[in-house]
Amino acid sequence: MKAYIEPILRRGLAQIGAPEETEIILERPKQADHGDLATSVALGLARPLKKAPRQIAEGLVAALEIDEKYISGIEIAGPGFINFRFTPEFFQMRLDHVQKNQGDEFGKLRPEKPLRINVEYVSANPTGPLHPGHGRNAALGDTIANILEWSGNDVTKEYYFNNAGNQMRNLALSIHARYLELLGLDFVLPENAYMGTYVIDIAREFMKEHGENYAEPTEETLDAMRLFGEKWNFAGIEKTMETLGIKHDVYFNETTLYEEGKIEEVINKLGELGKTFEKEGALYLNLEEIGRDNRVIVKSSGEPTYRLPDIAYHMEKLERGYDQVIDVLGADHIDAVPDVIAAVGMLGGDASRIRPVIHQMVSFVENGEEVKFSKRLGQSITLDELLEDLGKDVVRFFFVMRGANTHLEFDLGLAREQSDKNPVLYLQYAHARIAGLLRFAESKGINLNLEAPLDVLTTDEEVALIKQILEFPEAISRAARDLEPQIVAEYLRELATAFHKFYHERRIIGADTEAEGAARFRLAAMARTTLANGLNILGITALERM
RNA sequence: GGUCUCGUAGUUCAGUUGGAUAGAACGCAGGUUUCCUAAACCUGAUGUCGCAGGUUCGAAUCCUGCCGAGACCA
Repeated sequence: MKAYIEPILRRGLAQIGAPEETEIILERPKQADHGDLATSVALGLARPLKKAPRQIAEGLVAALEIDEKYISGIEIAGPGFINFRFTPEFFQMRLDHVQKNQGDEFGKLRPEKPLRINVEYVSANPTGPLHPGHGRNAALGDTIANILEWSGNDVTKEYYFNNAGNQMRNLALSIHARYLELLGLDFVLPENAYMGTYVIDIAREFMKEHGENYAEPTEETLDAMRLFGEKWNFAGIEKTMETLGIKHDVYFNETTLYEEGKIEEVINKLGELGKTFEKEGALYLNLEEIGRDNRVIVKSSGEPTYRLPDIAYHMEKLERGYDQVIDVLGADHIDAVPDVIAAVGMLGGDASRIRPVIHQMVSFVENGEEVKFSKRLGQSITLDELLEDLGKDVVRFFFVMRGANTHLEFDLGLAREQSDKNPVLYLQYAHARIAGLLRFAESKGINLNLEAPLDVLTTDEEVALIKQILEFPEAISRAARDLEPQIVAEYLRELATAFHKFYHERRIIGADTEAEGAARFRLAAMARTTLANGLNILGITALERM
C-alpha cells in the first residue's frame, strides 16, 4: 500500500510546490473508519508553506492522480489528515502478485545492498548449565538473527566465551572438592563455589576417565579438571541450544584475543592516543571527556578487567568487515556498553556499526507468586528442565512475546496451559487448522489453482485477511529496524485472528460457488504460508495437526 | 550515593520514532456447533497513560524536577 501511494503523493507534492525533501509519513490508522492508510504530510507542511493544513491537504488531494480501480476514496479529516481507502481489487491484485511471485518465500525482503551482520548472543561461559534467564537471551538473539536473515542480510550467529578467567578456576576448584568428596577424603568447597549437583556429575565422570590419582590440587590437576569441566559444560550447552533449535556459526574464545596480541594492541594504541593513565598501579581508561567515570582496564595485579577484552573483541569483529555488529545483552551488562562503544570510537573503529540489544531480566511467576531460581543455592532449575517441562515452542514464544526492554514476567502456569488461553497454541492452531483443511481438500481431489480469479473475495473477513497477510513484509522490516522480535509475534497473533474469523464465516470446501471456493482456497494457502514463515522466524514449529 | 531501564484497564503487555475518540490478550458477564478442527467465533463493561511543570498547531511519546520498581557501579 505504502509503496503504491508514496510515488503518487510525491508527484502531488511537487505539483503544489512542497519542498522536495518533505518526509512522507504513511501509517495505518488505528481506527478502521479512518481508511486503510493515512498521512499527516499536510500538517507538517503548514509551517514551510505558511498555509492552513486543511487548505494544503485540499490542494494536494486535487493534485493527486489516482486510479479509481484501486483507490476508492480520499478524504481530508480532522486537522488535515488525508485518508486513503483502497478497493478490494487492489488487495486482490497484490495477493495475486505475491502468491505467484514469491510463493513459499513470501515475506523475504530483497534489499538493494544486503548487509553482513554479526549477531552475538547467549555467550555464557562454560561454568555450568544454562539457567532459565539465559533463555530470553537465546530466544531473542536467535529470533533477531532470523529476522535479519529474512530481511535479506548475510548473518553470522556468534557465541563468545571465556575459558580462562576466575570463574573457570573456581569451577576447577569446585570439581576438585567434589572429587575429594567422592574419594571419601576431607574436602572444602571454595569460596563462591559452584553448588549445582552437576559439579558432582563432572567430578564422577572425571574420575571414571582419569582415575583416582588427582587428589593433590597441583596446577596440572586443576588445569585438567578445568578443561574437562569446560568440555562437559559446553556439550550440555550445545545440547540445550539444539533443543531450542539454535545453531551458532562461530564460537569465539576470548583467549584468542590474547594469543593474537589484540589485547596488547588495544592497550598500546589507547596509550599512544593518551586515553589511558596509571593510578595506584592500575591502568585507567579516560572516559571523563565523554562525561562518564574513568574505568580500570588493567588492575594493579596485571589482570585485565572485562572491559578490555570486550573492547578488543568489538574491534576484532569490526575488522572482520561486518556492517553491523549486534550484541544481545542482559541488563546486567548495561553499564559497560557505552564505555566499550566509546573506546572503539577512540581506536578509530566505526562505533555506529555496533548495535547493542539490551533486554531486561525475567521473573518467573506461578499462581501469582514469584518463583526464585537462585543459582547460588544450587536449587535452581536449569533451562533444560524448563524446556522439558514446557517444550521448545512455548519457551521460545514466551521469551519473545514481550518487548526486550521490559521486565518480563514469565507465567509458568499459563505456559503449561494446554488450552485456548495459551497464546502459542492459538497461533499453532491456526496453522494446523489450515493444514487440516488442505489435507481434506486433497482427499477430495481439490488442489490449489493459482489461476483462480480472486475477484470474488469481497467480504469484510476476506479483505481483512488479505490485508493482514500483505502486512507481513512490513512487520518483518519494522522488526528488523527495531531489532524487536515482539513485533513479529504480535503480527502473527493478528494474522491468526484474521484467519480464524475468515474461516468461521466463510466456507472453503463446499462454498456456494466453485469460483468462491477456489479463490478462498488460494487465500487460505497464502495464510498458511505466511503463518508458517512467521513461526519459522520465531523458531516455533508450524504444526500440521493438533 | 552515581549511571541506566521501566511506570499505560483488575492482571500481563502493545502503542509503527510527535498525530485523530489510547489498543490487545487474560480475567469477568452472556451467546454461537445437523456445516472444511469450538484449542475457534460473536456481544458487553473497564483508564488520573506514576505526579507536577515545560516545549508546539498537537505529548502516553520530547525536556526538567519529584515519587515508585528493577539492573549495574563503589
